[in-house]
Amino acid sequence: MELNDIIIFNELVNLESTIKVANKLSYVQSNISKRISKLEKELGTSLFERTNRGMILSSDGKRFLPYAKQMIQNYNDIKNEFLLFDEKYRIGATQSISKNYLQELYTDENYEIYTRSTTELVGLLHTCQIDFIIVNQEINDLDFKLLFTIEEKLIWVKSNLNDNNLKDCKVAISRDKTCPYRQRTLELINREQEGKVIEVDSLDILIDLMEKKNIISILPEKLITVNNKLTNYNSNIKAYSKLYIYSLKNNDKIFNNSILSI
Amino acid sequence: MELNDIIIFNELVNLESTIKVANKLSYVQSNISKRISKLEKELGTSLFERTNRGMILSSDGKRFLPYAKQMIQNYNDIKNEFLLFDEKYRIGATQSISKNYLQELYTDENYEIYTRSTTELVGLLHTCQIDFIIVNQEINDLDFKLLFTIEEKLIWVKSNLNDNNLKDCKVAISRDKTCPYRQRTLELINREQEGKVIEVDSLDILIDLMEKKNIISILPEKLITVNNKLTNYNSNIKAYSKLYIYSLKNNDKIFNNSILSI
DNA sequence: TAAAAATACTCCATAGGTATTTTAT
DNA sequence: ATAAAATACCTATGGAGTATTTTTA
Repeated sequence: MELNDIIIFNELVNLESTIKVANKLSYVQSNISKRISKLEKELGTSLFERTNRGMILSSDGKRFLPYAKQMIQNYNDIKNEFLLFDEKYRIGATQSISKNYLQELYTDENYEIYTRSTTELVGLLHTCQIDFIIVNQEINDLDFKLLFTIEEKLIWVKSNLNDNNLKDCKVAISRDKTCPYRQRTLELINREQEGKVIEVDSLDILIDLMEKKNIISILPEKLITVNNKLTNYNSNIKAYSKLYIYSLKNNDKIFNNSILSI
Repeated sequence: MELNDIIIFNELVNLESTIKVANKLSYVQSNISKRISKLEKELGTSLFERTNRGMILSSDGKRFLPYAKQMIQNYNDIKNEFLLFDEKYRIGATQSISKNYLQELYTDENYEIYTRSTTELVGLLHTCQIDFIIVNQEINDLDFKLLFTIEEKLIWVKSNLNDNNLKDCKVAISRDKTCPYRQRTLELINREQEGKVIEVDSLDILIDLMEKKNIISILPEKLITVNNKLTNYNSNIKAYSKLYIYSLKNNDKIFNNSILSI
């Protein structure tokens, strides 16, 4: 009997899908299938019932589960006692969140950062290809669990490389209509500015634009601390946005919010 | 981290010798050495101190031990819950004891029976090549632990294939001067019989002799129940011998005396 | 120096991969 | 018909072996 197979068993109990377990633990589907078969053979009984919707724990599986939990608990205790951090945290986030809060984690070997659109992030979390997503909007998905939220203050941002007179500047927003910064911006700008709105496809393009053209934008205040080419423009505004941190419902990893550069 | 390595670790804690662990768990010495090195590498620390007398648990090893014990306990619980009997009991005994008490175990795949001289049995137990020995004499060895003793009644035995008049028969004894049946026999027979003593080298030879010649012998009563060619000869005598069941001191297997055909 | 552990090497079982088939609703 | 698990087949890592060297009291 192998500890690894017990870990696979435990994941399969939660995820009820070999492909999800495979994604989560970085194996292929057929391998999970084989490992579970091996474990069942060793125990001389069937641990799951197979359906075309996945694998669900059998009665014998339920008998085995507490032992598996105990084994894994003990293994985690060992990892804790001897300070072993083998498992990577795979965090997905949108462009602006990656830039603002996850920069430090790129060089930390315990983390993998996936920067994608919200739709793509939801897909990745669903198939267990990542462990957590941090997005700008609430997501109603029965498989997801909202861990916590963070409020971020929004400000008018300009490039400090831009010496132009910004009086009659234009306002850049994301082309993505679900982008909360875009929404806040549109709420805040007055009628006469509306004709001056420019839609862009990525944060990097937006920042580039602000350097070179007569352009400003409403973005999280945090951005000007991580990017020293940017600065607060004009007076403060009362605008906020919210970050939502989700995991799968049955996720057992702990998301310690101290890892975020808030 | 592998469960098997933790089992090896646990054995090494007790036996403090890679060669003994190898014998006990049916590996070779170099393999034990490598598995422990792997475990130490995984934990990022040294678990044993190496000497020319063996390997002794280090302070970090002592930190790891309770987790290992817990893991093994849990594994044993699983084996119990799912009725898995993977580990063989290796029992060593002298010729007469094998014949009298261990016959049933030869065909039980959970047991391996080693029939050897007492001296050889002591050697095998010392090097962990067997788990238990059952002998006819007390053994004073600091590494051994006396589990329990069994008293056996001795009787005069003859072959029931032998129709001869046994009045002036000869008496057969083992040539081994430490054999307790020999000793009891010599104590019991009277002077005039002393000249009629025949020494033999094995129990089988003795039984053969009793069939074909005018010969009797003092042996455990149990023998006539397992060998239907033998029978009680003459009146009862008040003679007893004792069986001694030993394991290594740090042995953790349980010897259930119900396995013996007492 | 002697007894034990560690190392160098070889072999092969099997974990893990790709591609495909089978199964269950 | 479709989504998922199982299987066939392949590759390669590393577990387990033999023989030898190194280490330690």
